[in-house]
Amino acid sequence: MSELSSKYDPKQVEGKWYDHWTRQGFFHSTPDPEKEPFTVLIPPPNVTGVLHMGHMLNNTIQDILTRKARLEGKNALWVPGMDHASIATEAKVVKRLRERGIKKSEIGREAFLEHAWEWKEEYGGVILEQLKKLGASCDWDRTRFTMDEKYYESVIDTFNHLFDKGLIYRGNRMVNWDPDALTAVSDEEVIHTEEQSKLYHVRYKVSGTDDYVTIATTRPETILGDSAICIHPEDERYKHLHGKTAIVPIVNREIPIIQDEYVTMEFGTGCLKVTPAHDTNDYELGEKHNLEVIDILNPNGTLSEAAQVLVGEDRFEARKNIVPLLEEADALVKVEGYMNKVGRSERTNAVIEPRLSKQWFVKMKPLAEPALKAVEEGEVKFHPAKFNNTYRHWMTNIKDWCISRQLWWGHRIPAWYYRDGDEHYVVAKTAEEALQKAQAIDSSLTAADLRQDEDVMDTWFSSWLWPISVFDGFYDRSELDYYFPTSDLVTGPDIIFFWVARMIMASYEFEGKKPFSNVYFTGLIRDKQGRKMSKSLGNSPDPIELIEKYSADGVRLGLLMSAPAGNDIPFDDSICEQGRNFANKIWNALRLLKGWEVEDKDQPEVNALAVDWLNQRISQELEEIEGQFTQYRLSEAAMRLYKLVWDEFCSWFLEAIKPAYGDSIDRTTYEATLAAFEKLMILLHPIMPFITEEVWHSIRERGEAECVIVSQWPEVSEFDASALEHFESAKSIITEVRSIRAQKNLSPRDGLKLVQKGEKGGYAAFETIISKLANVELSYGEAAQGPAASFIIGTLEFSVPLEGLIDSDAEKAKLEEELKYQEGFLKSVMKKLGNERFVAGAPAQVVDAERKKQADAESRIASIREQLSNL
RNA sequence: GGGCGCGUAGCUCAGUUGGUUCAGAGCACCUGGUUUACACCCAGGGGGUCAGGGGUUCGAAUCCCUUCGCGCCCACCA
Repeated sequence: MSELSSKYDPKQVEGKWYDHWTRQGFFHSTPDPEKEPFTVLIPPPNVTGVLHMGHMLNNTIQDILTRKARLEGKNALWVPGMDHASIATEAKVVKRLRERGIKKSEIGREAFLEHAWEWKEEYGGVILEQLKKLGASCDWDRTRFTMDEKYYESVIDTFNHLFDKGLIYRGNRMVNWDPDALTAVSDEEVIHTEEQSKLYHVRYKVSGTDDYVTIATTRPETILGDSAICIHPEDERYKHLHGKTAIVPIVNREIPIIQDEYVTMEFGTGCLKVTPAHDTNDYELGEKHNLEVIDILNPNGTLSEAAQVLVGEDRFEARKNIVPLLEEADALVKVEGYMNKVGRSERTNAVIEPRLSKQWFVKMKPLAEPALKAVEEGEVKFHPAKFNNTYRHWMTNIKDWCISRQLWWGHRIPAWYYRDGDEHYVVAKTAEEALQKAQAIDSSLTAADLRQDEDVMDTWFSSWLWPISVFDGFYDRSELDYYFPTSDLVTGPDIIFFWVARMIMASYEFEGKKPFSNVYFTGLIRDKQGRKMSKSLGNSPDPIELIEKYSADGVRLGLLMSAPAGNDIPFDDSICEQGRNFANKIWNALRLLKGWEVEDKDQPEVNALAVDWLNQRISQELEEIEGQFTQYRLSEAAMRLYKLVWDEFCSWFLEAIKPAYGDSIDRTTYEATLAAFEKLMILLHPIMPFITEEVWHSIRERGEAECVIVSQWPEVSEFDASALEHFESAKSIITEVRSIRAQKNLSPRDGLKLVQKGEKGGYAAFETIISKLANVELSYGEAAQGPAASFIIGTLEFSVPLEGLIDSDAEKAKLEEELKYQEGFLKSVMKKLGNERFVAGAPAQVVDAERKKQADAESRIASIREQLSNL
């Protein structure tokens, strides 16, 4: 008997093989013109991040794709790395400094960056270490960081390139301002949600009359910055106001009453207050009507001197505190509850303030064109394809990208100002180049006259170069030419605009090619109740604990089996149980095989049949699995493999060839079984890398480098589908007999007779297997006389004579029920065939099928009747 | 407000161009089981008006219309 434990213990196994693979350099790839490359780039996790379930799913899928390609003999490369995550990291560093009593503004840029790098060294890469526990077969020698020296350089060069091309410009525009982080953010970084707020109705006195005009606003504090009242030119109610002016309450400023079709007459009072400094639409109105811009807010969201009152108060405080002032001025008409959309910063959750400021922008239209075409024409394929719509919509309505951030952690904008103010600047790669450029304009300038822009770029302005810059492709083409375009990208649909779309744009702009051929969008992982997993809810399991509990293989299979592409998955720890149980099942199959005594002797027919069937069955299934893989239906592929191993290999095949107690197995069958088991381990390896490697090495003695990870993915070989069908019939027969045994409480050890009426069916090739697994003695010809339990498989009638065990009333009832069903079925078939339009209209094939159904049903009805008469 | 997607067994989902006995799978559930690999197991079993309604068709889970419910994305209506 073997010394293998009855329970599979993944703990040491997983660590052991991961170290082994790493030592053998199996994950490492270098360009090899002889081999086809297969490249996956990790979506670089934030340096600030810790591993969550989303990463687990994501990276499991990447690993599966990479491992499968490796097995297929491709030069597989999975590049890992990290994103500097400008705003998120800076926020964390600022917070840590604050806890130590240090203010960012006091220590200055250089010292702050030192702290940030320190932070990065300390916490950065935690995720990457955790991914090793999951089995990720990344080429760790290539781990990249978006602020590595070369990478940094490529970002700066890219900025210069786009600037020179006229695609980057500096402009004074309304941007999304985050008053907490004190920086502009892009449109994509603003999350709009419905929130309960209030609608304040405020009246303004019309100058020189006793009339009032009432407006509705959700932001009464901005009244202090009003520069006009706007009405619809066609609005009959307000025609008398044309050309008049109104008085802003509290501050008593006189402002014009303007007319613009922008106003919706039906909304509120039909009157709009215009605050060009604090609302995007109002800003546009202001431009059009030449209105004064009164910015009443400081960058941190407090009221500025320009507000005149409530100066220094936070905007939300001011919103409350302005109410009594309005009441005092007899200007507040009413306040009502109101649901409206509020934009919050993705990172800080602060309410975004539209703010006029000078920022750097990228012109997107020219970049979007080829990128849209690439997806429309299938150069880049999305899985599932439904994301094409989302993508198209965004790309056709794309707006310019605000890329400057008032932060320090990131790639600093390579613009240098000379002279006072910020109107005069040059863009260059380095300070030296900038000086040259500046001197070309004004030869009297010296290095001391130049000041570099303080801002850094949006994180995504570096990550959109990921497919090129991880290979240092801007400076050395040797790797890029081989690995680029990459093969598959696996990511969440939440960053389709942030990242996926922009990578496509960058790749066409800089390389004239797509960055990748396929994008697999995973679903979002939710908890049992369907809520998003988040730190604040505390509903996300710790992935590392999960791995410790269920094994990496178990977690991988569990995640995969419940995660069809693009669908959200409600996650429950217990789905990993299935994976763990499956690993244990494989383990026990190994134990069974290792426990057999092998002998050189003739191969019994049962075994020969079973081996032949198994091999064909694997081939048949492999063909299906390949199809699922090419369609990126990994859940389906995993499910098929699961059933292939558990049901076909373990439950049917191993039971069929299992020697009787005390008996040995013939060597031919044994060797074939090991070979098939090995094949299954290869097929399963991408999904469950650890146990397959362990089993692979337990099946036979192998050298250090002879690992399943670098073995060969099998080819689909010929199989006889009709023979496989016959085997399925044999299985049904066995199941029926077992069912009879269960009903009659008969021991599987007591042999039974099984009689098939008429000529032998095609299944009979597997007679010996049926005899063994159902423990029956088969005979053919006349149906058994006397009491018997019966069943029908296809059109064949079977009976098991059971003297003294048959309750003929029950049997009769069962048969009558069956008869009723068959007759009903026949009737519906006859109705169809009796319909001339069906016979004329349907394809011949379909009509023939109906005729066959008719014949089959008739023969079944006849035999049921005969059985009934026998009773 | 616009766009997209979804609704099939208790749960999670398959179901390809409408057509084989098509209503499926896994899990869960129920019954039985100390068979010498495995109770993380074995054998057997029950379970769905394919969200509702209407239409097209010889034929609809599948195509069209509509109602209800859910989700996501986009959008400047104060």
